[in-house]
Amino acid sequence: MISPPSYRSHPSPFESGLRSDGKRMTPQRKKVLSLFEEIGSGIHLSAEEVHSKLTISGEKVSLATIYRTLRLLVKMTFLNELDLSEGGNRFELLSHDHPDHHHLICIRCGRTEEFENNNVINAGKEAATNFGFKLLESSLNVRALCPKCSNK
Amino acid sequence: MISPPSYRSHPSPFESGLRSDGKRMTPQRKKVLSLFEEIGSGIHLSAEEVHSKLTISGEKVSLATIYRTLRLLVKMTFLNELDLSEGGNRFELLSHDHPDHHHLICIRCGRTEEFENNNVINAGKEAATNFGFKLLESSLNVRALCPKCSNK
DNA sequence: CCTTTTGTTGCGAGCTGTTCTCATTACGCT
DNA sequence: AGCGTAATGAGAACAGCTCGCAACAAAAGG
Repeated sequence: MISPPSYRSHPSPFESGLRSDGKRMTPQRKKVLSLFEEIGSGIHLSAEEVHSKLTISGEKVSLATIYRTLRLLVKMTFLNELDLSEGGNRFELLSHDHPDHHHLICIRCGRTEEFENNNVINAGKEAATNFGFKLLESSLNVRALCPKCSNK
Repeated sequence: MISPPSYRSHPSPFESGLRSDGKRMTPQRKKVLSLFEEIGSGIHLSAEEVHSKLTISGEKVSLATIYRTLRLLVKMTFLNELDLSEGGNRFELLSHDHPDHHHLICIRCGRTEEFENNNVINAGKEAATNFGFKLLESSLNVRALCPKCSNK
């Protein structure tokens, strides 16, 4: 009987997170997370966009599985879910360097920029405290017109 | 033939706003706006809730008309639209005393509290300026657990 | 190894919130 | 009062998302 290599192959944080919860790593899950990692943080994809990007690059993962995986990844804090509304929720890689960033959205073309601001975070904390709520997450959405769209 | 009273009845701001745009005042529109005025500002209703409240009080306005009217009232800045997600958008009377308030939402039971904070408004302005965007509106949504829901 | 257990997938049906279509109604101007 | 046109109601259509279930596949156990 062949023994395993003397070094343990390190499972990714994703995989070990799954394992510790009785869940399994699957090719589909790997593909979805990889996609987000490849495109980097700060880019927001809808479930539909994830689906078509995977389909285009030859991988086929059903839409239902994508929805399930996105929810899972959000729960595991690998992804962040944005409710920018207008055509479905969007997801982005949650970068732990910039945990609490906010969004500036052009309502006409959809261009989205991110920014951070401690005052906003504190405002959320303060409001939660005042009402006896336990804060989970706060997100500031600034609806605006980008330079291109505002002069036409 | 009976002539109208000698004084001109003053059209409401709503009515004159409509008129000036070639639009018409209708009983349905009046009912929807009245409902919001009766319940006061700071209460958020979904389209469905508006529909059932009207239905219960004997008025019948079709759901399609309610959606159309809500959109219209938002455009005319009588109502404010909130994207709190989870079961549809909600609408509230836009009080001009508290133009830029934000929301603290219990994600479990839906209880919603409002607060104001100038730092948030400024953060939005600042971000828009930095990216050359023209600010329209900013809304901070704080997702949290209310006291009741957080201890169970 | 082969079997059992159990988590996962894919597909299509179903659901919810919202918009659209279109025939009919009715507001408001003269 | 009559006319032009905006607005309504009813239901179909739609988008985004979830669900149920049979087939599948990865661990676990004999």
